[in-house]
Amino acid sequence: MSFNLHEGSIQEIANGGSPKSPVLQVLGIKKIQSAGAQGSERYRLLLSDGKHTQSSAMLATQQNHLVNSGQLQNNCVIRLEKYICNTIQDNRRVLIMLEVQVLGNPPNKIGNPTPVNLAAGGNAPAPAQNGGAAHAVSGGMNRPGNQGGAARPNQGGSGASFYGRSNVAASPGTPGRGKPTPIAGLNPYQNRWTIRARVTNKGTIRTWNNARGEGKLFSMDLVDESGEIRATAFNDQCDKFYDLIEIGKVYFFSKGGLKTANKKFTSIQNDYEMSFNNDTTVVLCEDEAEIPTIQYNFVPIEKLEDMEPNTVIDLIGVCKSYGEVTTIVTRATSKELNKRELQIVDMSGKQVNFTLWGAEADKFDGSGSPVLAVKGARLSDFGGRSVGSTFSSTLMINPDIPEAYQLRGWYDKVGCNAEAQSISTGGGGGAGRPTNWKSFQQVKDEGLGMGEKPDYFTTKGTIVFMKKENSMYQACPTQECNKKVVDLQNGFFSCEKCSKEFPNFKYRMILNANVADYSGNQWATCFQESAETILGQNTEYLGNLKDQDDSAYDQVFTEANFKSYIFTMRAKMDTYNDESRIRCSCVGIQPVDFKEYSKKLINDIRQMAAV
DNA sequence: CCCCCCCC
Repeated sequence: MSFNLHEGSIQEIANGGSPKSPVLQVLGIKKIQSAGAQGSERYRLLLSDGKHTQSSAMLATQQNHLVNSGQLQNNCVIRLEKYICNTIQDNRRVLIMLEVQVLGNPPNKIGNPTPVNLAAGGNAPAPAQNGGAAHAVSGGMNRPGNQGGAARPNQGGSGASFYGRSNVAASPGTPGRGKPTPIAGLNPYQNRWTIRARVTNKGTIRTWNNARGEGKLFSMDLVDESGEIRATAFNDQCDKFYDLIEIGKVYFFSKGGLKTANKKFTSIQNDYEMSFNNDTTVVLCEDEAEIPTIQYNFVPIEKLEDMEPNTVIDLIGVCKSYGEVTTIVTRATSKELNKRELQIVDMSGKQVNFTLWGAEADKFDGSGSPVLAVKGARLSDFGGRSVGSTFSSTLMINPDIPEAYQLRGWYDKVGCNAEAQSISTGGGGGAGRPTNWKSFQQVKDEGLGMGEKPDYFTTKGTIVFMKKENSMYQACPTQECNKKVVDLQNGFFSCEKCSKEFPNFKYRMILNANVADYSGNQWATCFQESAETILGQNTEYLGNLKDQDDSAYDQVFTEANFKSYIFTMRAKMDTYNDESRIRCSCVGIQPVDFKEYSKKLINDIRQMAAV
């Protein structure tokens, strides 16, 4: 197979032209890793048209997968379907490869290309003031036909309305005059530029007050065909632009500071971040169909296990199950905060716990197993690995993207019937789905609870006996304190912990129950909530019953016996009178969901059959 | 110039 490279196209591009879909050969691929930042890799390519080479070609980050997957390698012949040419200082032109089709991989270099000579053309235009003589990107206001390689309709500032400074329309580099610079071409060494970008996320206004001063700000994520960037408006700019900027809309952004991005806080694929300054203008662009929406770099759930905790990632998966909203109190500010735990699965067959916070937790509806896509989620090492949304995450339910449709199809056919393997262990117990299934015999055989830290396991068990005596105690009536009180026999009860005497007490439960599963049985300590579940009554009612109607109280225990539940237990070694044994306390108890449990059993059988 | 990201 032979390839016809489009000889002369590289010179044409160097001269400011935009040949349509040039066929070129890749003679080199160099990975540029910036500032130790993870996930911000970029590839610089050496391109040849058989006659000339062009060394300053950058692959748009959305195309990185072509290199990472091995599809695009040295000597590959490609068709450059979409590209942008951006002039930087010294008239040097940087080619950004937006869309690449790999045509084949011949064994050798074709022809004897030499580096393209910028001066040789003699007719290289002076760089446009906005730094982007980007024929390929825009027909521009003064260029009715789109002769560029990138097949995009005319756009420019049609229908644009102006915000920001009143003289904005007259200043250079605005939509009326220039052509947008691609986001991928932004750098700190140029300050006269205009980008045309969609706002894919916008944060709330936050204030800060630290050693370096105080102020307020809001941040946003911007996307165009070439890439994405995070931008922040501080103080005056914060006030000026906050209301004007709307998520989903496209704007021309002109001028602003660029500094190295700190990847610790974002999954945005750009080495730089933009901050608005006094010269920044923002102009709405109503002709926006060609500007892409949010860009993702999804990490499969199985890969999360190998990643560093606290990395900011993009995650997509099906919400297989979800918990109720619960309230926690933050340690730092003692504020109440709602949260909700979701179990997310993907086609890697793995599952991870995902935490939603605040309003996102309140309004989440997990019915129908929706696909959840999150940009900028934070990986945590809690319970092995888990993921949570942050202040700057973008959450999408059933987004209109191919990955979501693929997941939907997979889940409805396969995923819904399979038991996914969770990379998040129960950790605190009842929170997540039970995953570490162990029979009581396995607990013994495998020595669970023998280590420094307790082990958690889940089994389906049946209550076979309960110690009725001492299952209730008189506790301090204070809300937070559950300490056992001493009956002073004078109508008062003394709490050691609170150093106080009370005229009353509240009942609390510690129920010792013997639980049997198919392999054996085990004594387990069941505290308040799990004891209430087992006995089917609340503690206050039971306490009164115990005091007033002993036979009715007995009856509650009789009826509670021989009922089955899914128990999550905490196992820990305990030494008493020189005798060591495993103690179990119940940290989670759920009714048996027979459909769900059957799935687990079927899966177990499959695994046995496979051996 | 922020960067808080919570709880088990």
